Amino acid sequence: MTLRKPPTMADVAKATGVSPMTVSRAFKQDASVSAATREMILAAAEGLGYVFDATAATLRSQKTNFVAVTIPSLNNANFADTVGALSDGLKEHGLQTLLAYTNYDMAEEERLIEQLLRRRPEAIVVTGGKHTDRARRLLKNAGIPVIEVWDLPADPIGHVVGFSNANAVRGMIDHFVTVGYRRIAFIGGDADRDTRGADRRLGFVAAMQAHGLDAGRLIAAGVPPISMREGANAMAQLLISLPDTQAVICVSDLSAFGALTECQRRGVAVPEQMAIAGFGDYEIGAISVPSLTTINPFPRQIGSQTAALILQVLDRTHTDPVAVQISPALVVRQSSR
Amino acid sequence: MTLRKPPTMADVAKATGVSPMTVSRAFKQDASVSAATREMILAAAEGLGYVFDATAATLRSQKTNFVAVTIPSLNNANFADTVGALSDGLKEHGLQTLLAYTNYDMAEEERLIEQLLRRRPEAIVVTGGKHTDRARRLLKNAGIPVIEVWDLPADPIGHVVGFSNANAVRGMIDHFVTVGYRRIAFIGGDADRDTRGADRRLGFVAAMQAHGLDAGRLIAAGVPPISMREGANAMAQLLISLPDTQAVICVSDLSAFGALTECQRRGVAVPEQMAIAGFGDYEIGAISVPSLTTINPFPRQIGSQTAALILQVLDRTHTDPVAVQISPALVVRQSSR
DNA sequence: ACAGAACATGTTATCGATAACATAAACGAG
DNA sequence: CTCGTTTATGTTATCGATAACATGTTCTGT
Repeated sequence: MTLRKPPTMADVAKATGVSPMTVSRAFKQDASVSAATREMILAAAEGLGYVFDATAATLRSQKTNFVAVTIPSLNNANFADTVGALSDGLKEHGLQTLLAYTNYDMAEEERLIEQLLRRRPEAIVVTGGKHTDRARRLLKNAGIPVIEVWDLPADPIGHVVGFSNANAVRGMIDHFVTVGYRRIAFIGGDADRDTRGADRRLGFVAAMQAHGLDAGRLIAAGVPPISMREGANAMAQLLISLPDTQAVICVSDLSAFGALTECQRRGVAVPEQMAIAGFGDYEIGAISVPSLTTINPFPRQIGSQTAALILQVLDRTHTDPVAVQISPALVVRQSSR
Repeated sequence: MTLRKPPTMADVAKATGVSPMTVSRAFKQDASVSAATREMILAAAEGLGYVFDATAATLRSQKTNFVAVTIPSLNNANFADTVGALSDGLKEHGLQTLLAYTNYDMAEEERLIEQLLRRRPEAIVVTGGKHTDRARRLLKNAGIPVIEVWDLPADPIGHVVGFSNANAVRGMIDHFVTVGYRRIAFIGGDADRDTRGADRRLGFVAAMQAHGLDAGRLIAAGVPPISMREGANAMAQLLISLPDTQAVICVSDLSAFGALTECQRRGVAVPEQMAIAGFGDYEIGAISVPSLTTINPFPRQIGSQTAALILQVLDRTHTDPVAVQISPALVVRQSSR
């Protein structure tokens, strides 16, 4: 292993007999260098083992060409889809995506946002509309486009690409009531850590009250985001404490699947004795037996719309805050009427 | 929205009547500044809306304090666990994790590795032991610790934290043969894109041959990584083309669950008529009815061991390449004897 | 009370690329 | 054939923080 310093553009310039500036141009897409010169320079660079230094380029040009994104959790198909579509959309225009996850923790989110802003992203995307005061302030003052996704915050920081989680659940309740269910329960987390989950619960309560039905069948299943196992435990609890329940709406497809398995273990027929619905339209809900009624919030659409919005805003000197509304779709499957 | 330039350390220095160097020290953990001065400086910085510029600091100090990580996919509980444990372990020592995903594509991996190296990480962690020639060269010449995880490559680039996917499957076959299964099939992807999946298939073939059994019951289910749906389709195909099969090993718990649902739809009893096993010990395998026999490769352990290794190597305790071997555990559940 | 260590702060030069400006050579229109 | 324009390349100064070194100030032990 050699200990000499890694080569710089100056070394490549010396090796090829041109100026460092020409080397710099050879590494750009559009810059005006003759094809022969560029080829020679790139070959020499590869030979020397030169690797472009993005840090120096960023400092001088004041362009980082990346967008920061925070999501609550890595292991979530919905957020993965959003990030996938987002980064695909940005990649086409030379923007990289820098991803960080908060573990559903607002204090951690604040820390991450500060760390990310220190690297001067061109824009920042945060999941959800609830943040610490300091995080809000940091985002407001960052002087870059801020996009909150997966929610419709009452007081947005900047742009928004999302939907009302409460309204989506309301639509499901409306359907359930229409087909005849009356005694409907909700399984969710026991804290507001997962703000979208909390919003879904609020939507449940509001919709039940609007229909004049008992909105008190709420099972708190653990610290959000609740797992399949916690969904199963919650269903066990529900079957004991409120055995006349006809239908249950779970905060996610994962907990809904857990709840379904508990019914299977106890010989409770789904949907005949107990209807079950989830949220998110994860693959498991489409393939489980029975398949799960759910809500599709179109996560990839959130990502691609966010990418499009970022590109638009960065192209203009100034744009008023935009709110792009996504319309989730109710997907009725075998686990309910 | 103001259009004036964002404040720099020099502005904070002017505002507080100290030198920029003192401001710089106030932002470091250990640097020698009096508590009163630091407090005053940080308060002034917050008031001015100053945000530390990591780019300039990195260029001057030649320390980036981050570790780059590539994984095949975001939406995978196993990799999420590894990255979670890894970044937790690094965070304690002031190292950030920069995550990128390859979509199981070696060309994309090469592109990403180059992009990541341009930012000069302190170390780089790549999932798997197979890379393009150029990617290998870039990693070898990077002059930083390189750690390949989730595999035991024959010709490692640097350090390794992983296990033999082939051997893990072999252990499962040995168990299946011991309990009496003879006609065993394998469901996996139809290409070597997912190199760990391909390795599992090789382990299946080798183990079956070692037992003198038919190693030809291979169902190619689609482009890796195969989904639950593709697992279900593969099971349908298997039940038609090789109906006397007694047991099937799937490349992952997700495809195994898909296969299980297909049996349920067709009234095939699991495990009585068909035993099923997966790989990865995902939550779904523990909670499904019946629960799934699988292999736990201890993803969090891979992450924490990798973090520990990186910290050791950066401390110069180690210099020679190290190979840390993880021992996956067979988990026998209801879907098999 | 005084030398020398420990602490707190300042000064200067620098990390590596590139924006902005300058210039030489090739080209094209009349 | 000349002048204006395009194309290819060079020169200089700079992005914002900090390493390395220097200096002043407060302890600490004897």
